[in-house]
Amino acid sequence: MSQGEMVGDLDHAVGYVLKQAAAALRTAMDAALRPMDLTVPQYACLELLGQRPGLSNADLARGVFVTRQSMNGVLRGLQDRGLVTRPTTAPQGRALPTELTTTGREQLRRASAAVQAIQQQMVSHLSPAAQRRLVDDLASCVAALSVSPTPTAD
Amino acid sequence: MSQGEMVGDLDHAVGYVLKQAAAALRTAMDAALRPMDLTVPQYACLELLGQRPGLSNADLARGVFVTRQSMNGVLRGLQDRGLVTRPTTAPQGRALPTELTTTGREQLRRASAAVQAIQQQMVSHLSPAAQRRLVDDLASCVAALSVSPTPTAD
DNA sequence: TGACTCATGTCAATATCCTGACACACAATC
DNA sequence: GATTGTGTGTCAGGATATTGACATGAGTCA
Repeated sequence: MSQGEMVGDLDHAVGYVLKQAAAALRTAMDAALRPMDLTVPQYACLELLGQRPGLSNADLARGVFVTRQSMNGVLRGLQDRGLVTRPTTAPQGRALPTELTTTGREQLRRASAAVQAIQQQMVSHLSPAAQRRLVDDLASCVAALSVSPTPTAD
Repeated sequence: MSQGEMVGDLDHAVGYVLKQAAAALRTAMDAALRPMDLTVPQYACLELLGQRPGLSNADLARGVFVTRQSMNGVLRGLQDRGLVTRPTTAPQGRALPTELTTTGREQLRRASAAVQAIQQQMVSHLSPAAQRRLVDDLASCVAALSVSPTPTAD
């Protein structure tokens, strides 16, 4: 065992390769983020906040693909370390708009650079056109899956 | 809030779209597999076993992108339901070659069909050539990330 | 032969995440 | 003005995955 080179038909399945790529990216990001004491969800949260300040917990959760509860925990950790700030009282409704602190912005700067390097490495074998095409096709896949959330195939 | 349509620059980041696609696929697979009481790791294990019978726990774990411990739990559940069989004594070394039972094969057949439907739906907006290209590019990404497991970007 | 290294399976403890549920705030409706 | 509905934040419970650790078997090399 343990040759692990020939998985046969599986290597040609879109889903498997997609998961494989996502897992590889996750591992690489985790390794790159670890030196700065950041998990992937934490980084994703920071990045989202950097691009769209004032997002609520629920919005953040949707953007990072986790539940509100998990994002709440992530946000607590970030808030505990002074990377983000949340008002104690909701200015509008119940949503607490989260924002980056100066320290958070600095951390995000470094983390974003590291992640960008990972992403560049990931697509380094692809031409710029192919990179853009890949993003496009991936987006198409997302859209195709979003149209019917519950196919309930028999 | 809650428009969630315009995430700005993030939509063009390969990593983000990749994660998005993987999350969407995971959700769809989960929904499709739930009626037959199968989780995604369980299905992945079955699929792997169907294509390469006799795989060990560690090999399975690598193929499904989880730890050996997690795969052990998955395997226990599958074995408990009579979907797979593992010898109590290792014929060679310590590895216990796992194999599908008849019931397991039948379950795999149905689950595989459902997952295939999901995959088809996912790439339904892409031409066959584009689909093949996507798999190719994704594989390229995996390879590019595998060359240096620990970039340790500053 | 004996020591060393590597891979495997398994156990325990920890951490993480999700499902279910509740209370609160705003908008829409009657 | 009261009611329903949607969205939000938070709490508890259970399921899941991971890290750390250990004992066993196989291969390597002095």
